[in-house]
Amino acid sequence: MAIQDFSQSLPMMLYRALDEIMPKFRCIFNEFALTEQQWRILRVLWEHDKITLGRLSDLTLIPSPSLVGVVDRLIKANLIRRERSDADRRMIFVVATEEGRNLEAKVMPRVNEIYKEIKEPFSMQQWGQLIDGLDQISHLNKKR
Amino acid sequence: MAIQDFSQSLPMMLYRALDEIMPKFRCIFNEFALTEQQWRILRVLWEHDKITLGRLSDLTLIPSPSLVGVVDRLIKANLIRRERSDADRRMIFVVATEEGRNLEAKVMPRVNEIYKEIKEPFSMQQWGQLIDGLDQISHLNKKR
DNA sequence: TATTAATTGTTAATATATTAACTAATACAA
DNA sequence: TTGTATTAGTTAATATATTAACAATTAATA
Repeated sequence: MAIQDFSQSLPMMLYRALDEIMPKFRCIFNEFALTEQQWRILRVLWEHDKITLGRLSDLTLIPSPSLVGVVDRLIKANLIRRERSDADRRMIFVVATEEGRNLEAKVMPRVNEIYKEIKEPFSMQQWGQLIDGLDQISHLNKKR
Repeated sequence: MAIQDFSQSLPMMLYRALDEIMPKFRCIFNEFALTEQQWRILRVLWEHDKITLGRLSDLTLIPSPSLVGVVDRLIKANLIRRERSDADRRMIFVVATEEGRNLEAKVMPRVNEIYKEIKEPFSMQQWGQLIDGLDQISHLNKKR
């Protein structure tokens, strides 16, 4: 018997954890008129000033078909822009506008605050074990 | 500094874990013409033969507005049915049809197989720590 | 070099998530 | 008992996910 109680299954535990923490963050995103996915893209662009759509999809975990629309709306909001590559005209780079870059200083402190609250009740060891476990799950097919 | 690397943040670790394991399950669901949400509902109905929409929403983590449509489609597929409560006519019960109940014996073995594969590389202690950590996350606001 | 294969994005169709507003039924208090 | 608040579901509008198919470009190969 692999799964006894549905509620205690790994997928539901993962979903429930997200259900617990994400609304706290979304609350902040909404204050800045950002959706969670829009925020993910900006968050990545604050670490990479130029990135292809494919890699952006990998890093944000937003599937490419969804990415098209999310990027469109971020462009309409004047927070990012597209730039077709000259080297390989299939590739499209995404870059944050100045307005997009400026958001970092406003949003990140608020987000870090919540993050700290979530992490606070955990011992350093507990947290490490949790992250390690999750990391192992997300590399199941890659290792060996 | 609460978050350094976006990719190593708890939310992204959770999403990545789900991104790794859920496609394996969805693959099975699709063989039975079920979506993941439809499966969640059936999965709960196999443990509760009669349940209100509200409780179903809590157990499946499907938000009530989404639940309406998912239930509609399961009814159309003849796998469940609605039953308005006589005691409190606001409440609606959901019940699996015979066809819906019969699916359990077909789907669960396949799902358990995958679940076992995922769990296999973990030591019992590792797995316990992971589940405990997730449980603690999903009870952040409830305790104390 | 002409073909074929692979890569990068996009579009389309359907299902679900998010947020707010809304209806119907019940509980509750003046 | 009337008016009000609460609860259970639903509807609506917009955004995103899933899957498949497709266009454009580049790479690979005969």
